[in-house]
Amino acid sequence: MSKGDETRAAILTAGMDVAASEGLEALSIGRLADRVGMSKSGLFAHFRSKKALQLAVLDHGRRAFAESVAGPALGEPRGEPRLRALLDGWLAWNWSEDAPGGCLFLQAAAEYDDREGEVRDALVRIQRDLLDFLVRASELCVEEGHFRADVDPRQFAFELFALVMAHHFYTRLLEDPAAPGRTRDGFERLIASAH
Amino acid sequence: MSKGDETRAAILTAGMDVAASEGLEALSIGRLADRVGMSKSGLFAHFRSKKALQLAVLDHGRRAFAESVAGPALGEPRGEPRLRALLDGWLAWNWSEDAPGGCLFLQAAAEYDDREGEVRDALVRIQRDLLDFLVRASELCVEEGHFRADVDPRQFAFELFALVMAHHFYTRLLEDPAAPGRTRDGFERLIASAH
DNA sequence: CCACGAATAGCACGGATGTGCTATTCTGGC
DNA sequence: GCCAGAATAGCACATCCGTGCTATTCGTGG
Repeated sequence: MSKGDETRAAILTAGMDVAASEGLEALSIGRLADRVGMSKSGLFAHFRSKKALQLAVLDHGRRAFAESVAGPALGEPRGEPRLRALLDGWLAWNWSEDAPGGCLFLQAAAEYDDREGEVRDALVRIQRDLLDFLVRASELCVEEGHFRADVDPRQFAFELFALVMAHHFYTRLLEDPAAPGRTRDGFERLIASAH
Repeated sequence: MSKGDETRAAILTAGMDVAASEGLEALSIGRLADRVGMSKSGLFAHFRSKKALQLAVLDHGRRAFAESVAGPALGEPRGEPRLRALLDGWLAWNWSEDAPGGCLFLQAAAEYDDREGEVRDALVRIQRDLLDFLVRASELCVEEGHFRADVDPRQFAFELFALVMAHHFYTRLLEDPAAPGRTRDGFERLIASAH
């Protein structure tokens, strides 16, 4: 990896942190440059507009999520075990020491749910892909016989996503230590109703 | 109501719209002044800092929610009917023509979940109050005998809140027309498991 | 090791921001 | 209808923003 690629990666990693806690729109080139210890124009030269930086940060986040959540889950046997691994990884993603601002995508979702443009489009694509992945994982539970045949995978994915969103909210804003337990209890109830 | 109070109310209503779609932090005094048709310093004089404006917008939103969601629900008989009315009002609040940016509080929650200061503190207080209201409404379902006695109202409120968050996300970002149906299906499943 | 291209820094610009201060206009009680 | 005080506007200032342009330093293939 060349020098340029290294600093670019460092920028994107720092950018993810800032964007996750302050928002993709508030992510300013000058402050980000200070944070990684370089000049504003030096950083700017890597991306040639703010929008390109935002898109790059989003894509970097997508890769990070795939690597630390989706990947490990795919290592588990399809069906319920995989679903459980997915939840574990996801909750850790929402709240871990190397994710200072929580989930970048939930932050961005709130920010761009009423905006237009390329950044929103990219975000929607990422979220749809994630949802499809969730739906597929739920489908496999039916196919493997872990869930009843009449369980609707899209409905299941919706409710699972809901629990993860609430987990994020309860832990990060309300700082409720009971949140992980509530999330898991809800998950067990959800699973039980699909058996 | 004096002239000053009138314009103040107009400012706060417009401020709610802007804040709900672009965020409380991106809510700029100059653009808000343009929107309500007055000068920047004229508007600024009403609040004496940006923070005060943000706090006032939050409080205005709290009142609006109480009036258009909590109030009508309290008109329904306690227990399950009130809970259903609460959900109806809440979903309408998340997506109605006079709420262009969706829920101000969900927007603000994402924005301030990793920030410090008075605005965050005020937001947390509002959200806790809302949650308490939800918990109380669930408790009443137990007390009225609509729910089993061993149902945990806090867990129930958590899962209901989760569904509403997912509803907001699915409708506003993903623009999924199936979202209200999914939310209600989830709600019915949640209710059924409490019977 | 050297040269060339990539990587970074310096500087300038127009515009927007929050916030003071002063002046003007308007409104409501007498 | 006047007049005190509230409401609003005008202007200035320092600061930050994104983005160009130019110069300089650095990494790297030959």
